[in-house]
Amino acid sequence: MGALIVAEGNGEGLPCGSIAEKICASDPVVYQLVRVEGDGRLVPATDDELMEVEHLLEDDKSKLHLTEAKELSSQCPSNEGFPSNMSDLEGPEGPVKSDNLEVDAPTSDATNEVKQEERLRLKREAVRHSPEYMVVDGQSSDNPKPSKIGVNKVQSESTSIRTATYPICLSGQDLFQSGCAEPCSEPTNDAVSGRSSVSESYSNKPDFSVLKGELCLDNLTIRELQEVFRATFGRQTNVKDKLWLKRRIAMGLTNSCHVPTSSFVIKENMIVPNKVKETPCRVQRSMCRTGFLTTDLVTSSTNDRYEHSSKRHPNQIKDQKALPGKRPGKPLLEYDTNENHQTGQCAAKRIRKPTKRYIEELSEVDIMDCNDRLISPVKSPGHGQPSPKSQIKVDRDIIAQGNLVTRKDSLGGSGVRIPYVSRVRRSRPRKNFFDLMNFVSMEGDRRDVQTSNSEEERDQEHEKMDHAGDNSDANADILQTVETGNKRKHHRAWTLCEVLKLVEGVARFGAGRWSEIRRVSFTSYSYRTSVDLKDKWRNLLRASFAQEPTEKGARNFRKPTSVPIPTPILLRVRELAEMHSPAGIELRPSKFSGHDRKIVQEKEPGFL
DNA sequence: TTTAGGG
DNA sequence: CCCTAAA
Repeated sequence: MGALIVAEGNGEGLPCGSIAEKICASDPVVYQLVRVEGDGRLVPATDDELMEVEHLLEDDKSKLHLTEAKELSSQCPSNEGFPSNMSDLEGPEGPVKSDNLEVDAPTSDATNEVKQEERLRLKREAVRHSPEYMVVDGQSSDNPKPSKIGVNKVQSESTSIRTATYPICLSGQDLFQSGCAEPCSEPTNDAVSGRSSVSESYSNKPDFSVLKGELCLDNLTIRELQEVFRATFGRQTNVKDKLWLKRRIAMGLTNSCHVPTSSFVIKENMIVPNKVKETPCRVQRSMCRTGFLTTDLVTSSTNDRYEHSSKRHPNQIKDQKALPGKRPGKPLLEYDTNENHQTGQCAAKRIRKPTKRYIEELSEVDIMDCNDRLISPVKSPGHGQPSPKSQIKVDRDIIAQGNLVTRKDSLGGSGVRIPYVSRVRRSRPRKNFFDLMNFVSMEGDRRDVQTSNSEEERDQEHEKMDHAGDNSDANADILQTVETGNKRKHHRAWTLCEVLKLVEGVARFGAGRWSEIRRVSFTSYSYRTSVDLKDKWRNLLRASFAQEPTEKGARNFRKPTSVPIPTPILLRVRELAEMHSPAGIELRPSKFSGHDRKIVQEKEPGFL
């Protein structure tokens, strides 16, 4: 039999949704079954052909879908979202669109209107030029007609013609609209057509007829190419790179890696330079189209379904008889017409963006881990931390903990899980930190975070106070009061920064000169009295000595509650302490590193 | 007031 | 941190 074309159309575009999920009854689509004659003409399918086609559907899930669709249709209130675009996308511009989808998806009304007009124009033209061809006319939703076989007159208004060429078709049912890309994944892309959905519904089996005869890939739309690809390789592809598809298909069909870059025709598994230009190709194309609806982007969601059922049947290819001949004159379908006009340019355009393929391929992945992405801003910029490893870890954490994005804190071995957000470093503290620190080893820790936060808080407080006017001391007092009022004595956690200053001060002025130190190093921390400094120093000493034996360890975490003090600091504290102690003088030489010694020596004179 | 030390 | 004694 000749290729069959199912044309379906409706006035207002198709609802979009994932298969059978977003079907709206209000938007019936009429499918017409036509046959492509050898010369390219379209002829209404005969009953026999119809039966044949229906036969194809027999084992199909599509039937299920049909039913579902019908059922669902009644409860699908929201087809408002997509339809208009979809209808606009399909039709003549369908293929083109599909290629440029990302861009075009949300077309403006104006654009849509233009397209509408264009479509109508083409339609009329088509009719005029090839009256005997079948023109499929979509029915507007308010006037749904069951599809019938036969030539429909083109209706002048509002109806859009959709020449969805698909071999399998049922008589006018709205069911075919079923498959649209999942909104989430690629709404716009698939919006390109209800057709695609149709094809998806029915394309459980690749249409191998596509492969028979001469195959001119050049003129195929991406969807067609994808279909051919499927027929060739038995698997679905989302790739939208025409070039890639063509080459792939050509290679597959010819079993050769040598695929000319110029246009060619594949004939009997051989690559033949494409001398025959437009016409034959078009014929081929129409032929191809008969094999499938121009498939829109196949979404991953639907892929699975096809995957298993789409095996290649080599025999079928042979069985098919070639469709020779050409199609004369004007195209029957506006789709074709449009193709004619646009294919060239469009091809260029489409080819121009090969990168899209990668985008697409990526998008597959993206779609898959769409959810993950939602909850893992982790990857994003922020702290350029995670190595691949840690990334994996993160993901695992995510999985393990649901949506909570956490990260096992690497520091202190506490294994505490910390929400990522909390680890976002605020720039200032870090800066200070580094300014004051010579060592980098202790960057980013839990403590650091704590420190940072508290410090920042403080700073903010200061700022507030300052802005509030008056003097900062008074404000500090106020702050204290407030804190006191909180029943929490004047307690201020020592920040790393403060500790550093303290140590530095001690080094400079010697232990005991607290007031000096305070005056010099803690001007900005009015709440720290010399007594505080002394106390803190005492604590530091204690900590440093206590920790000494254990040393080498990254940090002192004897007291998780208090701000842990980086070992290097403790070391230095100890050195200073020894220095100031009578015995310290002796110990010093052996213990000090050059770095420390230098510092020590600096102050030493002053103190001793 | 500042230090030093105990609580 | 607080308190206090001593300087």
